[in-house]
Amino acid sequence: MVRVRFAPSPTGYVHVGSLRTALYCYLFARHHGGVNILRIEDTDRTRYVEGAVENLLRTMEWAGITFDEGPITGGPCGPYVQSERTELYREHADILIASGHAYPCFCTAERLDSVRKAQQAAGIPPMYDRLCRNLTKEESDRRIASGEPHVVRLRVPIGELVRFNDIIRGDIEFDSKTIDDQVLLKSDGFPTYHLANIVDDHFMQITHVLRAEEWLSSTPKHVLLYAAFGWEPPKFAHLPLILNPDRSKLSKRQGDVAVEDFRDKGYLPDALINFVALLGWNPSATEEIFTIDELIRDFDLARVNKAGAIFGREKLDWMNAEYIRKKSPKELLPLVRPLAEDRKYVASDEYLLTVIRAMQERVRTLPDFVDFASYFFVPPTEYEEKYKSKHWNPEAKERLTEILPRFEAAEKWDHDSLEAIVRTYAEEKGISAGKMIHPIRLAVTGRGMGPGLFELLAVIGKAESIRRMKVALESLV
RNA sequence: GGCCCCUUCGACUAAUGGUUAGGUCACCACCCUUUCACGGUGGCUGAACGGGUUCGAAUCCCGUAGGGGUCACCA
Repeated sequence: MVRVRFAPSPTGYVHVGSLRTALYCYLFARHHGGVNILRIEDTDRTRYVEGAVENLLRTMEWAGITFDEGPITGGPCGPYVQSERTELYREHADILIASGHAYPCFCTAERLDSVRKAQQAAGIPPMYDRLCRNLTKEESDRRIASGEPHVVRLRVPIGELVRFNDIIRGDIEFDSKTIDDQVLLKSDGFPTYHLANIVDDHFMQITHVLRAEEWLSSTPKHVLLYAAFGWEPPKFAHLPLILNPDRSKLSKRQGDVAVEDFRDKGYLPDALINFVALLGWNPSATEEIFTIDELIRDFDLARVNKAGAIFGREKLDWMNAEYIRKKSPKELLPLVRPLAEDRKYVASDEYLLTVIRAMQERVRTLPDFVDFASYFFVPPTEYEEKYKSKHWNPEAKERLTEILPRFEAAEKWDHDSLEAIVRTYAEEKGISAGKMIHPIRLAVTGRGMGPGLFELLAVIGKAESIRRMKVALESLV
């Protein structure tokens, strides 16, 4: 039975890299009919952010990623929050000390710091100098009893090759002399990631560890820990990183990285999921659009790439537009309504639906519905210069003035009637319909982009359309 | 710097020793067209470099170069 876990630390927002890790865990678990577990890794009290867990839960729900075991769902291996499992970690640190695989260390942060600085100055790799590694049991017991602050460190074996297999990268080996005596238990009694992670993965019976490549270099420590406990390690799969355009690890500094940012900017969850799924993996098909069920059906860790992938916004935008087009106007309505309200646009559901239908093929993100189409709600406040200079001239004004009475006299204000009025007039004058259409569009919308003119006039309505034409005739030079 | 990982169009990627190196995004052109889109057609651009192995290498091996990750009482 496949059991995987997504184990974020609640430090604020959800990074898109985390989203992809969570997605791959979900896909992998569902593909194999396994169990997807959510575990909160909140062992760093200094980085704890209020509300981060709630935000994480909300974001996962938005993305459609579900868990079978976790802090909300519960399950047989709980609790699923590390800060509620500290006793377990302390016990296991003791087990390691007793078996000689770990030792108490009394070095102060200041000493560690100066050792590190000296090593760096000498050009040698900064590592703990193992001062406390060979303290006698009597001495360390005495110092612990006297209440001296200490941590527990892993006693890394000397002169060993640590090997493990990664599903994505194959066999990897590290010389143990390059591995630091990692702190396992901090002086505040909380475990570090390395201890808590191994203990939890073991007791939660995790079969596959899916995590980002940045963890690859600490994996030998984990392998050593499994061996020290006498436990069977899970299978590892280190996922390629998601990159900035300059190929460094995707970071906040270079743009949006939070899933919440994308949600707030009007990206649909299906689109983001589809896009992110294809960053580092693809099912070898020529199509690009996949439903979540198709992703589950085709997902295969063996097909995950080794190299990092740049998070390219252009393709995301395209994909989001694809998903918007696939939705029905009714589905879009509740997503667009709040955006219209933010801008103080007053509109009935029916009217909004009409605008959505008119704009659906022209937008890339949700806010585009209202921002590209503001003229459906309020008169233009400015006129696009490029469009104006091309289509607004004395001749155009004269013709618009001339056709205005025909609009005013119109009994029906629908697409076909409006088209008839304009085309008939153009024909009489022996000019192309475009000569009329563009100035009218400019007068009514102010922009050279949007739905067909007759459709647009019909939506805006007779009185308002005519009013805007008059305003343009009076004020636009 | 030590250690580890990686390297196919600008971007995401396909191909598991034999293909004119394929697809998608972006870009360009044309068609459709009242604008913008949508849609359609076509186009542009790619194997980091050097050695091997092989009848044959993007694919296997070795070097080199470049990029990245990691070296915390953070995860």
